[in-house]
Amino acid sequence: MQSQNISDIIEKYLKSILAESQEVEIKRSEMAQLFNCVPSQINYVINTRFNIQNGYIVRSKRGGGGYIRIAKVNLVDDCDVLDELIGIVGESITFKESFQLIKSLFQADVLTQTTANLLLAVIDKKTLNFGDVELENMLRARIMKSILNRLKYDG
Amino acid sequence: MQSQNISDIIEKYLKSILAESQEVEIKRSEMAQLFNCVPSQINYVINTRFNIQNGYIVRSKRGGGGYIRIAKVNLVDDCDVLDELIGIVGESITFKESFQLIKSLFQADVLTQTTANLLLAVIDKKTLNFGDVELENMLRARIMKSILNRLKYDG
DNA sequence: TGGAATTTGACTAATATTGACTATTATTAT
DNA sequence: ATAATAATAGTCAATATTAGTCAAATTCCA
Repeated sequence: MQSQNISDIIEKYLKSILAESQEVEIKRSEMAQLFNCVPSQINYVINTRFNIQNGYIVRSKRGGGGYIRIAKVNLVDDCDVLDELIGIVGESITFKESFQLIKSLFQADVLTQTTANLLLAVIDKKTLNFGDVELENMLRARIMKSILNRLKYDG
Repeated sequence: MQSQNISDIIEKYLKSILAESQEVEIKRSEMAQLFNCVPSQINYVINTRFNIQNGYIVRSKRGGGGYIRIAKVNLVDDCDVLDELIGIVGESITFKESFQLIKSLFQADVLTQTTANLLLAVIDKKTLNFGDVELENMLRARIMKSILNRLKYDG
């Protein structure tokens, strides 16, 4: 058998529930008690095993009635193409390059005209200009990568 | 799914009524009694879930025969509301407020589901986080205003 | 044996609940 | 009319209830 560390056990437990349903909702502290670990270990498991690369999205709320919800998502077919584009964006990208990228996504029918135009407004030089071009391009890269990551799944 | 805090339950109750009609009128104290909470919790629910960002306006009156009225506003053809929203964004806006705003725009059919989701990814805390919350909120405000302005002159 | 993965806990952040105090409006008494 | 009183709703800050972050310590393994 494989290693029996607590993180793996928690992962299996959550995935066994997710095998039956699309989504699972937990309370972090209850979970920690159930598996006799500190609450932050639940975060560790979620961060290392239930990220978007693995096909999961996580939403949570603090305060009274707080929760953590993990949901399976359907990754689109061109997932690896998007990953490639994310690599190309890197840590910094100009408006011109981003413009080309968004235009390509529109031409590939990944984005509608309206959506593409809105995104262009978002990454426009005027929107992101702070008198520091490097900061601007860095910020634009993060925005572009968020967009590409979001395009990996629908719903 | 089963977030069991009172605020969520009150919110759902009010929205179930608003699903049928354009407006709902309540008495704060009756409401509090119905849900077995203190009266000020009604204000909490209204302030956090029925503000203008969420697409609602609230009017109230104190004294005998007092009331609280919650009404849905029409974002599509109410230009004043759009301008008010731009004003609310101002120079700084949190993710939560922006989230509510984008959700409202979606519910008003100003944005498609896909576009709304992409914009939410853009203004996400992780996307705009540079270790400085004020900078983050400032960036988000500029992005939100770009979006709203684009929508204003767009069809 | 050295780096990666895991475990732990102190500190932080977000959200909800509560109640004392305040403000406004309506009604009643003088 | 005016003043007193009753009947509402609003504000704000303290407290409670969650989840998140980060890095040090520990364990695992190639």
